[in-house]
Amino acid sequence: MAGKAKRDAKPTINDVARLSGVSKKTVSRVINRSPLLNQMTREKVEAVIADLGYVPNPQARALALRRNFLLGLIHDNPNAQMVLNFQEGVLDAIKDTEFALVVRPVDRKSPRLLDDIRAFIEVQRPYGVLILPPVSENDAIADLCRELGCNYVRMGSARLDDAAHLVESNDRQAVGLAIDYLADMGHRRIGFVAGPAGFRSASEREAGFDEAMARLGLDGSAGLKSAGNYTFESGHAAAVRLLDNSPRPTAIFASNDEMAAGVLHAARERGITVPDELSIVGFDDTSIAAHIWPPLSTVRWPIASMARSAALKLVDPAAADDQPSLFLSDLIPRASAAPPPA
Amino acid sequence: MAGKAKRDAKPTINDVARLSGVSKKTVSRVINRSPLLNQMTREKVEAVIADLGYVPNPQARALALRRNFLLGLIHDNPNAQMVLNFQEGVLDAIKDTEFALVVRPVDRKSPRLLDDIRAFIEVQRPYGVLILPPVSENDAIADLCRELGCNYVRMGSARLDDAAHLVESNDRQAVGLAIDYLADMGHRRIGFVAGPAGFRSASEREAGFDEAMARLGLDGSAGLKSAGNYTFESGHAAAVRLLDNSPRPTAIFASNDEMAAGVLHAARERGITVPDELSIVGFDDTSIAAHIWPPLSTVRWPIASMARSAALKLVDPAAADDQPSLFLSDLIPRASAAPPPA
DNA sequence: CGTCTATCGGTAACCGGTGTCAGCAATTGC
DNA sequence: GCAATTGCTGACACCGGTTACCGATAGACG
Repeated sequence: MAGKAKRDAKPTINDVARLSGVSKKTVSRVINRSPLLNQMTREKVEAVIADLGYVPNPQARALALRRNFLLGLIHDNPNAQMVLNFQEGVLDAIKDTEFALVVRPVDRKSPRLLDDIRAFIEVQRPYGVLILPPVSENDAIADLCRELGCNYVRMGSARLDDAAHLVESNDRQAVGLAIDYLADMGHRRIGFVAGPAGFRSASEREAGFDEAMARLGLDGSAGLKSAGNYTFESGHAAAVRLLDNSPRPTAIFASNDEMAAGVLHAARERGITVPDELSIVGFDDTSIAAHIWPPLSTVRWPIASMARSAALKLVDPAAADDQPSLFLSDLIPRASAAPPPA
Repeated sequence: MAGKAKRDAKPTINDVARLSGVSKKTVSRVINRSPLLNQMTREKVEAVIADLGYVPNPQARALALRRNFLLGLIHDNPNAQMVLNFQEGVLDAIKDTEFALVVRPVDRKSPRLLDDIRAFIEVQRPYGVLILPPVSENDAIADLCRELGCNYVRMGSARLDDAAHLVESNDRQAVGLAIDYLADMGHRRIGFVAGPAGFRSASEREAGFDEAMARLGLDGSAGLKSAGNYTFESGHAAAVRLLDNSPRPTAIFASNDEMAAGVLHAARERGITVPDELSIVGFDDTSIAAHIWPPLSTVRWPIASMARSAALKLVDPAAADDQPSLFLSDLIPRASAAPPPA
């Protein structure tokens, strides 16, 4: 408010120094919370900063410090809900810092994938990048990050990297929850709709199914499995194959919610009522799950928590050891599963 | 490959200048495609750049140019699919530029909303921000951007600002499409589920309904309207009220897909079959629409195209005049609507 | 009273680019 | 033939911070 040297341009560190009667060096010390600073000086400078509304120029800071405060988020849009949940978790972690989140969708199947990511890292020079599945499963990208000297954390459904560069969900355990849930209701013939080959999450979920069925002494043979690729249509097609078996399964576990919705459509087309004649369980707890009819029982993994942990590993590497790397999932029971018909 | 002064650090403009025997200013001219440059010099420098793998430091550039190449995306997560579609459109527009997209979710109802946005703009100093509905409807945010000297474009469902700062969808026209679609099938008693008060999109969609019903000479009175707030549950509750009317409507238009899904659930609970006894039309064409049963007829608005146009208005203001500000929507007919029962 | 420590300032260089302006050669005009 | 213009290039300061180094001051302490 005190009209003093009121240029229209944003105030710089020099203005603060001049008005508070100290050197810019001291102002810099205030900004960076240097410990050896007289309390009165600090308060005086802070008062001027507040009065001027001074905010340090991030570009100048980044240049001098030889590092910036950008976090990159590399993803292949596996699912909008998941990407946004992840963004939310990261933003929560960096809320009170000067970090910002830069999003960078890529095409996993593009031949230029590595070039695209290289260009992104070289041009923007983020302090670190977070990589979402399924692109995170590509080891070449991690190698690239190391080559470029860029910090990174991968998100995965299996042990992809060391703990400092990974947040991991235990999909085997999670599928086990779903199968136990169905078995506890009395189901013995449980079908499985797999995800696409080449996805770590898909193979982990299938392994979880195999392990659970073996543990429960149930038949998990090939006749009860059908391939999908995480799309609605593939879930529909897979369900058609499973339901044509005789006797058909009394329950179907689909490796994600979209395929589970496809299974539901297939059942409805055949006049099979859900859950009375067929139970369905999905995976991911996307927004579809609660909005289809009947509401879908599914597995929810703590994406936002994982994102928060991943971001903290980058932002505050010192505290990285305190950040968990392995996260467990929960079963969300809804109305799409019930005991099998007598 | 030519091992020359091979420090581990990234090459700078000085390295390029030294190795190509020109001044750094000339290298700068090459980078910025200055027209008055000898072709041979240009090629010589470009060869060195390619050999060294030199990429200009964005922070240094930003500092010298007194502007950076960050675009901020401010949103309140109205819907994950929509936000991601918007991101996709923006990214497409800035694909071959040095711009990057920084996401910044905010809480529309927080008392600190303006402070949060102010802090974001002051700390990150983005070149411009894109504001998604419903936060975009807050005029104070636009004022704030002007005060801070930050470029901005708002996305809205009505005329919120001048064309240079707005991409607009015509929700009235869009709702008209949906009502025409139902009326053409023979529906006369058409119910309407409104969005929450205070949302411009909600009032525009309601106005579209009123205009269409009046134009068609149908009864659009209050008894056929029910309030919702864009959530699944509110759509369910609104449908319950509408379906308790006698005679009940033969079709219901819901102001978004989530509420339409709620309407569908309500109908199913009451044993009303869709679309035989009740037609339902939604709005937005989110992923829910295609994945529920029956697949939902809905209105799709071109989010990605709008995003692309919005981004171009910021990135290339010179070409802004060529960028459309008003976008029209399409009706996506699916299986949730059919002629009314005889 | 001398020394030590804490706290600050001054000066300078630097981070890696860009703007300004002057200089030089080659070309053009008359 | 000489001045004026054009095309191309480099020297230098500068953007807004940071660090390094040294020096100055003041109060505390022995």
